[in-house]
Amino acid sequence: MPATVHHPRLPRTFYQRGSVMLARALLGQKLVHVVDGERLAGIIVETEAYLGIPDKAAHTYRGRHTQRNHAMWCDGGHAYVYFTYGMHHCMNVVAGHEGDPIAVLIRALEPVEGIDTMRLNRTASSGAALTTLCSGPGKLCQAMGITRRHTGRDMVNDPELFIERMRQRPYPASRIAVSARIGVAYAEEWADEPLRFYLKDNPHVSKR
DNA sequence: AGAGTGATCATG
DNA sequence: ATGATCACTCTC
Repeated sequence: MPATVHHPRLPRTFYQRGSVMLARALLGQKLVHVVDGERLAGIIVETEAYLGIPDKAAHTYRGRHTQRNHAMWCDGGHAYVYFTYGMHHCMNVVAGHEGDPIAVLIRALEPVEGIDTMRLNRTASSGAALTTLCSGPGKLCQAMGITRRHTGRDMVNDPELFIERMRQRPYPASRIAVSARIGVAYAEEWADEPLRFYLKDNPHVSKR
């Protein structure tokens, strides 16, 4: 019985760039969470870039540095996971370098490994269909078992939470759709910036 | 379209 | 200490 061949983990340098470039480059890569020895994994199909200190939609707007958002100030490749609306977790991948609080929100996955477990993790009936199992930032965290306890993990060497390289080059721009970010209407002129990226025609993105 | 849910944050 | 807010989801 040959061991399953896994793809290589993304190195530090992959993450150490601007959040718009990282948001595009993460599309098509595989997010993995190992739970009790089982791999739960999905292909990233939707992301949003958060631009840090000048960005009115970002948790680090005006240089805010709090207990909650501390991970955003760490080096690229760390996870920033926060809890919101009293119910949901959202996961970000920190971009850039230590001291520059920018990040990419993971908004949707195409489930590929551990799908039965992911279904058990999801409470709502909407999680039954494959295309709505991970089609939103809160849904994918619930399905993958990602919570606040993962915030600050360094995905370059964490044994449980990491991202594997599935493509050497980012998708060409012709394959990526761009829109305003979701749920940031409060952010005034930043609400309409084209900072959401998703794979065209992919059925697993949010806002079906 | 509205409810649910509680950590988080800025005020005072 | 307190009150408003929230990078959401589900069901109506």
